[in-house]
Amino acid sequence: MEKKNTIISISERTGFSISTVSRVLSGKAEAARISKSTVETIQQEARRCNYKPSLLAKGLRTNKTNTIGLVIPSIENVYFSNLASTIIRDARSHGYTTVTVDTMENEENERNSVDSLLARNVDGIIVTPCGQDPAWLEEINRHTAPVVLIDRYFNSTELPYVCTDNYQGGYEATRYLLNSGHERILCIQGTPHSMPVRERVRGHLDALRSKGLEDGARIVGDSFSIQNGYLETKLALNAATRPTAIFALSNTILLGAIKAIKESGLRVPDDISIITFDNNTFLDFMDPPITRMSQPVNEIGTLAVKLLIQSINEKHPVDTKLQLQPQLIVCESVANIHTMTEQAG
Amino acid sequence: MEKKNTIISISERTGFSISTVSRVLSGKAEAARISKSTVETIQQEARRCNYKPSLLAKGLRTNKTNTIGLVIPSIENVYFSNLASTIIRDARSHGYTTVTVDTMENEENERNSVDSLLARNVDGIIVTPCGQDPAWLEEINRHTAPVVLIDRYFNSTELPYVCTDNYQGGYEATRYLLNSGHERILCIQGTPHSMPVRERVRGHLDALRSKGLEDGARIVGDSFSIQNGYLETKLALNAATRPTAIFALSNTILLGAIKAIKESGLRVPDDISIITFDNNTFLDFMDPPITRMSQPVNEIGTLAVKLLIQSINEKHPVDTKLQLQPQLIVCESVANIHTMTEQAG
DNA sequence: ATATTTTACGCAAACGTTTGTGCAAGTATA
DNA sequence: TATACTTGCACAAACGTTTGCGTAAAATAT
Repeated sequence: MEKKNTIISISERTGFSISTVSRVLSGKAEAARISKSTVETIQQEARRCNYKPSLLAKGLRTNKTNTIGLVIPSIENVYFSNLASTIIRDARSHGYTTVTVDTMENEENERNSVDSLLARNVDGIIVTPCGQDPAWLEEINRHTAPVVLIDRYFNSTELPYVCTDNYQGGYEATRYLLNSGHERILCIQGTPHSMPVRERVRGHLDALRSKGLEDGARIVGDSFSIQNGYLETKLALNAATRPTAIFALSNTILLGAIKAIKESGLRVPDDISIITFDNNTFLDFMDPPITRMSQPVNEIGTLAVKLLIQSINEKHPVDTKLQLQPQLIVCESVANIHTMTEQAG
Repeated sequence: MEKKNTIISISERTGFSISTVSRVLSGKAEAARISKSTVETIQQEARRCNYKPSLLAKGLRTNKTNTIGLVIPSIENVYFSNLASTIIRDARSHGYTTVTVDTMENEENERNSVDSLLARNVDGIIVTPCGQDPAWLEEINRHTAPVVLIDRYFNSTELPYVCTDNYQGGYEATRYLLNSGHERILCIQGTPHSMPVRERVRGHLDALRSKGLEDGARIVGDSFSIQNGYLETKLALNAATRPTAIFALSNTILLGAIKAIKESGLRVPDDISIITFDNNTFLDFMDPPITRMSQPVNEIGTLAVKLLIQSINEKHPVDTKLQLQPQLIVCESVANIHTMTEQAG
């Protein structure tokens, strides 16, 4: 039988009215001209009984919950768990609690999750959409609660987002391979319709084009899975002319590719080079360490939180769209094959 | 200017009272003998205006939020993010939403986080405690909301928990090394006071003892970090008699150890064997793939959720304590060194 | 001494639900 | 035809806050 600790019970025990207690404990004593001694009495009692305001009641009354929703497709994917980690921490440092939901890449789950978050009166939502239709999210952003997209975004949308400059990433990674002398490059992609994949591929193609090699482009694959990386690599290695380099568009794809390469008895980078997207600690400990385009995961999370909170405070949607530059981390998985091709520049 | 959709507005639009609308929309129509036609009218209007009940109001009134709190030390640690992933999904499948907080291994954060969760009226809490004092959590478990511990637990506590049988894990991993002929084993531990570490070390020592080798025990290290694994391995490799095998008590420690081994030009497992705790996909893709004691992460998460929800439903604490068996996954990082020592056991 | 301002607080409505109780009208029973 | 159920719904309190407004008493001004 724990005793209730509410402003009501404090009001009864101190003899002051509920409103006075409320004003004191919510820091409005000054503005409401509550006397020093009253403030002291009430605060003392609050400390004594370890009063903690009900955030439900507060949220109901003020329509502000200091909570944000985080909607991501798969938390067990380390890329997203890293994102979640910085978002949760950053939000907390701004005084916000985070409710995380995992949609498992399912559009219906996504809608339900967002509905559920809104039913909880979250102040705003950060989402990596798995669908392709921005309309309903835009609707929410306009009328209900600010929405900020991360990682994935839509073609033409009014929704603010922050993500990696995937085009640039695709371009630079490919340029690096080209400059190392590779011309037969296999690019293994993830889910083809998603914006990051499309942009990376676009960058890849433009890089090839810059060397006049666009006709040799080989884009394969269809999902961000180890399986996909494995199968596509397996196929490619058994083909008549095998690629001299592989561009894996994610770490999962990379792992699958590595497996296939090992099975065929080839060595990285001597027999085949490989470069990947995303950054993970373990890439440094592979044999050899893997060269990669690193996404600025922490910055993405931090900026998304900043943007969302700004939007919450300004009480109207912002339309900032941020593309952060990825960074090439050079390790030892790409060989410089000094083929005597023209160094066109 | 979005219109409000509450049972009140629906009540006004349909002409029925608030209580009738409430009963219909919360599925109590039958019990309250609301007529078929009334039910139909109200449900139609609810669908039309896309009514979603306010979970704040509902929670305030019923003191039930269908929310659980998840308190973990570090979400960017893949072990915990995997755990979080299954917990979030499982809770969801039981109709619960999860609020995740990251304590960054800080006791004060932990207390604040739990307070914040309680202020939100979560129905229960799953926590990996980073402190060493169970008292305040027990207090909460008794009087406020059910608490279930995962991964870490306390010496003698009434709090229910579910975790790996770390003793068994330490014992079996060590037995495997011993049976492969290793006698000079370096055991690199994480934060020494935590229960998992203590249990793993205890198992390790008992295994050594079973072969009469307890005097040769070498337990070093002090944190679950790459750095720690690296430094301790570095030291050990430069010592007069270097170990023939390393038992890394986590994946981070493993990675550090691998780095040090590589730097010294040694090869795994020819020159030195290594075994680790925890399971991660990437361990299969290292060179060589790493032999390990795998914790049943998904089972831990699933059972923790089950236990918590059971406790919530029964409205009183349970005291189930579960230790799940880890599983040895044999890869290629441990050499069988056929030393001519006595095959005593 | 009266009028005015200031100080310090209380009243009550509102946020959106749930739920115990009450009560008319309709139907069955005697 | 009076009596007793049953049906179908409405009233209003309660959950724990916040906040606009009102107002006695004290302080200051006239």
